[in-house]
Amino acid sequence: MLLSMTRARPYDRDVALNAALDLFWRKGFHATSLKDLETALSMKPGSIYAAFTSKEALFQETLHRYFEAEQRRVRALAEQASSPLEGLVAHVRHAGRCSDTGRACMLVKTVLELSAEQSTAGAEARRYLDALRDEFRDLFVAAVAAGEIAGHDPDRMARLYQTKLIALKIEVQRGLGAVELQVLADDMAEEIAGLREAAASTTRDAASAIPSR
Amino acid sequence: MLLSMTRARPYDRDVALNAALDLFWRKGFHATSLKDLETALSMKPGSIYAAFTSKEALFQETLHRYFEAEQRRVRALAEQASSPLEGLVAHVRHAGRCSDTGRACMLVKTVLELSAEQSTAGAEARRYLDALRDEFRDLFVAAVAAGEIAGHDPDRMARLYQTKLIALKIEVQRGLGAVELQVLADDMAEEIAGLREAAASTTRDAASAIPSR
DNA sequence: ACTCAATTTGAGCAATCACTCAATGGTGAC
DNA sequence: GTCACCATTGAGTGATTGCTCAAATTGAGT
Repeated sequence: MLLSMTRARPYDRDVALNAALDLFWRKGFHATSLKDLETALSMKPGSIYAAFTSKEALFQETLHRYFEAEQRRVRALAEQASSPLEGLVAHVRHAGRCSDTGRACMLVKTVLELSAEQSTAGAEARRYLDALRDEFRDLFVAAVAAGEIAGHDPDRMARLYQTKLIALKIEVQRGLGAVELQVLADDMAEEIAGLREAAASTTRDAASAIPSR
Repeated sequence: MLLSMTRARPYDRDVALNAALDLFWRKGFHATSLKDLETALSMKPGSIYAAFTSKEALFQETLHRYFEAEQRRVRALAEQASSPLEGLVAHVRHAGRCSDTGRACMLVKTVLELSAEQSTAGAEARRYLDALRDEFRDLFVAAVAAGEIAGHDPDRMARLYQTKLIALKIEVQRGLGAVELQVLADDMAEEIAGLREAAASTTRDAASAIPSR
């Protein structure tokens, strides 16, 4: 009674949002029409606007969803790693294995598509990217604290690190083959892992920063 | 007579194409309407279609223009450099100084926007990016031949290198500050320059791959 | 000065865009 | 069984989309 609705909700908001996310992620904001959304969500225009206010608002909600999922992924990978730096390296390597989606980062796609017109969504995508970068910085700070790395600015490393992740996912959408993608991810991972050897400063040369042949 | 036109052309095709290029580069294909183009090119719709066939065809022509300019820039920078590797490093550093445009690579933006719907333009943007990567690979091959680098696969290095450039220009559009951008570019440049020291294999450690603090 | 073909023009095309709202119909409360 | 309530419906809103074409305008050749 107190929380009951007088009418069962035929549409699962969660399912609909996921469908919208997939569509927006794949086609972008402008290329996704309301007709596309209607068929993907199996909802009539009226229902969509009753549930999500506007196309822009729906987009922002899916963007937020994407960000949260990404943030969760980062944190999960950091937790299950044996060390902070190990987690960061593993995250890059992992990104090289899953050509699953075949798409670049939705946040990046949004920044590139919606930054000219100054839409709210474009600004939010930027904020989300900044938040993820901060997540990486915290890990680098932890890596320094753990004695894995020394003599490097965590902010700079985080920036450089996120850069690699973004570029890697772009290569995915560019259609790089599975094997080449894996190789590229490993090359990037080695650039990160090389920081540890640098800190050790005893080990051989930097040749391993990029594996030979 | 044989080549003469009976009427002078009021619109300079070159100027119009540059204006269209700027518009498409900034706003993307979908967000650029014909009304936008009409005002930017100071042409009425009829003239635009007489000169460029269609919006899509005009876009492709501007894309080609962008590619050629980019290719010219790479070759110029390679020529005036003291060595192949030096040229590559300088190119990255240079990209970090000019936040001039404030935009990411138009080819990348196009790939991300137009790859879902399989448009001709999207495929062409991919081809252009591949062509530029080949340009970089040739330079790495030259660097190996010159004895600057050893023990590394030019293809992999080229892929990794282009990845850095793409990511750097994305950071520009993301709105990274001028100083941070320069620092990031320098960090990337050092990752590339580090290959030479690796080949030397005598020099100290790999710490210089990323400058401290 | 006149002609004619090439070029530019801009009103207007059908289609689609994001979006609205009166009508509908299913459901829990009584 | 009845009713009041509210989510869903889908035809339809005006605006905008990419694009066309008959008519006006231009300048080189004579």
